[in-house]
Amino acid sequence: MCIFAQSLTKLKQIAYQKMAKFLTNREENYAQWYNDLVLKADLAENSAVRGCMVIKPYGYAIWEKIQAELDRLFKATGHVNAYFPLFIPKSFFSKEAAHVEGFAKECAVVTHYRLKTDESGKGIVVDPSAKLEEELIIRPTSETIIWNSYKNWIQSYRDLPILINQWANVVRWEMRTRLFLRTAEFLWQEGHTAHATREEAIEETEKMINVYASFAENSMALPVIKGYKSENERFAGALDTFAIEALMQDGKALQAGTSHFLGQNFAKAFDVQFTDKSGKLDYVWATSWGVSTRLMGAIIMGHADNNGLVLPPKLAPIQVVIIPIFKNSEQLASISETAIKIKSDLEQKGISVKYDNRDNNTPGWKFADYELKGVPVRLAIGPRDLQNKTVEIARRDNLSKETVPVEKVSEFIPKLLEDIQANIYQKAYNFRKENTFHVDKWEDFVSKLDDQGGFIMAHWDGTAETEEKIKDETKATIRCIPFDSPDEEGKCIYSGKPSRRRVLFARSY
RNA sequence: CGGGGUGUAGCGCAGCCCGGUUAGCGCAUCUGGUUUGGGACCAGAGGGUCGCAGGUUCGAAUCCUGCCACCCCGACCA
Repeated sequence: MCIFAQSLTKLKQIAYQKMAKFLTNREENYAQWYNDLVLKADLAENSAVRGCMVIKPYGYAIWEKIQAELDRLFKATGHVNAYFPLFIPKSFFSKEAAHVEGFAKECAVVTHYRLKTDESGKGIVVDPSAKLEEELIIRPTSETIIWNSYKNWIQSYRDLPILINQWANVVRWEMRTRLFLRTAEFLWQEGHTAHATREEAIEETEKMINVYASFAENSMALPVIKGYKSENERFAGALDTFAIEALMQDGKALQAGTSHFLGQNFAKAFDVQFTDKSGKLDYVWATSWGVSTRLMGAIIMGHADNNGLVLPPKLAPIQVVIIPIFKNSEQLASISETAIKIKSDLEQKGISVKYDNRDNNTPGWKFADYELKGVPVRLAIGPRDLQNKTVEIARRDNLSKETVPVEKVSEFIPKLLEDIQANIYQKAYNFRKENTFHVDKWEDFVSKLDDQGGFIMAHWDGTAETEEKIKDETKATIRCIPFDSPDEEGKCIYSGKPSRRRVLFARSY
């Protein structure tokens, strides 16, 4: 139950609107709003290197929370961490045909290993005599370098399964980049597992897409749709790709995580065979799965508003901020007494609290700033509160405020954080529900996409040609074929040919 | 790779079309004072190779040529 019954007065609304001038209005220019928000919430900025971002401490703190929780989930499902090289010999890439095809166009390549001062003595140039025998690719993903190692690790069924995850950076030389959503270098985790049987590998692939989905829903408070990728959208070198797809507030889809069943493709490419229980030689079965710093983009675009970020409490580096309101140092001292007590009470319950007693900004400035940064709960304590033994508690998700007795705070906050977590999930869920459409006519399909976007459930004849044509004409792609999409006779939205189930279409990031 | 844009103080920008004293504004910074319950105010101060290289001109941030970098919009992608 939400106890924040009071609604905003008109005056307060005007005050909020005034504050919004610090951000581009979301309705006016979504892309600009997103960009502004990333910069102004101090999450990241563009760097001197084209397409590469600097992740600033506050943004990185959110990533660390994401990492910590995912790492816990991976370990709970039997995985261990390891680390493989950043560089991949070029020849490794040519071993798996589809894989090269998929990544060749976006690889950064190391060709030399030394610099020297140029003839003028002022600048520095690549030393032509230091050319590498074989060029090194900066990993866009690590299947090849990892399977090359697995070859040495696997001889018998007793060596399986191998369940390894790696936290790393990868480079994909994208044409166009956007902070967090697509950068030339990004941080991610990539799981690479090896199994004795096809069934076990498929089970692993499913297990990990489920881990991602529950992370998205429980921690990020974002509902996702799990499904199969169509052949066109499949990972280069995979037999099957499972994905989770989330709907952003502008009606575009964001692929938030993928899990690939690689079959025996990489084992064959790197000649990784094992002796099974019956003494027969066979190739090893593989999976790989990953999520990236793109999840930061999903959190931003999934929840944020015109006042700034709205962080799910479970991933907020600061869950509660305490702001003192004071006129002089005596007042601050007595407020601090209460504030520090509350802070330590909350910290004992595992809640992260920041007491911002800096006197170089006014309370109003701090209110706006922590709102911009998406801190879920704000406590304000002023002389008035001190007198009444109360604090003012404001929640970021719906901007409502409540005055609560000091002695109730430490039992009130944990419930409030849960409430906020649940509320922003529900909000995102409702948004998705309102923006998911079953469409049967081509003209409706086109106009829906143009008018408001969203998820479109429509019939598809199952061919790559149709998918390609739909993409050409509308920029919409099949995001996934949902696992839970029921059997239903229908006709392809484009070709009119028979279809057995609906698939999920959307324009995407 | 195609289209558009930008480059001027630490940051954000104006000035450029139509060349002319000392290149301006906001934020930030420093000093002093008043403030602090929703991005405070007043007064003063400091801070500039105008992206780089040429050219035109008595004179260039401004006009011309070339180069570089970044951003935005498309084709490609987590």
